[in-house]
Amino acid sequence: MTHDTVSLDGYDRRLLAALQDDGALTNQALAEIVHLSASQCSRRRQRLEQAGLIRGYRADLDAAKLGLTITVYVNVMLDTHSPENADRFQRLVARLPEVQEAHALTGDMDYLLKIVVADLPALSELINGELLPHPSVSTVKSSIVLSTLKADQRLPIPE
Amino acid sequence: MTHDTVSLDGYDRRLLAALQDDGALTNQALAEIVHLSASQCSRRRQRLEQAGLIRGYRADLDAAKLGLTITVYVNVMLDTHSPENADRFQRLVARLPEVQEAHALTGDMDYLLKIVVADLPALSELINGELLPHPSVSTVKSSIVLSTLKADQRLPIPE
DNA sequence: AGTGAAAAACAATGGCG
DNA sequence: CGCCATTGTTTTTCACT
Repeated sequence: MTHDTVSLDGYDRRLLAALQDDGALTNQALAEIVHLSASQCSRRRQRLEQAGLIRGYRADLDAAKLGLTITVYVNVMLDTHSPENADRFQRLVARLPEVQEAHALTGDMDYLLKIVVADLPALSELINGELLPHPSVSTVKSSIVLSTLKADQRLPIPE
Repeated sequence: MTHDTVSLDGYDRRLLAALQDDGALTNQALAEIVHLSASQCSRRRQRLEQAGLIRGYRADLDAAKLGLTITVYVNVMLDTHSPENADRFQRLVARLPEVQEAHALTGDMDYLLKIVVADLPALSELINGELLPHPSVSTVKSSIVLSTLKADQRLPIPE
């Protein structure tokens, strides 16, 4: 097994960029975009999928139309930094569907959570009903998203 | 035009959840998951797409295999809070492919950026070469992601 | 509301230049 | 790597309930 980077040529990079924009592109549509034949797109795409470079395809849903109007970043400090505590906290965030992302960060705050909820009561219920009472958690500090300038989760394709 | 929420039944919600997990599911595979016929899945899927609830489909790429090893959250304070400054800052983040997300937040820090780069030199170049010299920017404070507990960008499907 | 079956579009191979 | 043909899937439409 290799967890190294894979070597990509210009076609691969344009394929990845195009599929990151629209994962439902047919191989024929891809062929026109990257200027390759459809059969070559099919082969290269399979290679990129099997190499794990393409992890999968996801539907991109509209949070607002689902009634999810509030996005919040929550900074969390743990009570103690023991491995058991970190483990309990990990299980907590894994259990909560409102938590989209959870990262451990450098700096003063231990963890940063990205949370999406329907409204402020739901946020209050999540913070005061789930996060704060949890034995692993010491303090939380939340910052509500007022507006979003950019939201494309697109990765920059190197080189 | 309506930017209201759309009414969804249980089938729709299970369809959305399944497609958020795997956007490449065929209507036949969907049919088995949600216990509906393939033709109904196709028809409902089209409705959800046209209603804008499904904004599109994206390939989910592996950042590490692309050589993108560093994820950073950068807090930015603007120089002044004038509309022109906010506008210049918006154009800056739109121009930088390393910036995956940019949000204006409540609290002391004005903006939070999520940034993905290949390595620390690339991060330094981005912060010291692009963000800090920009006339709209006053101060930046970056927190590097040490580990990620949860990364599924999945939205919780309400109800 | 839903189903099932036919027609049209597409994906995936293999062979050849 | 392009092109073409083949085969098997998948989507989509239509008749029907």
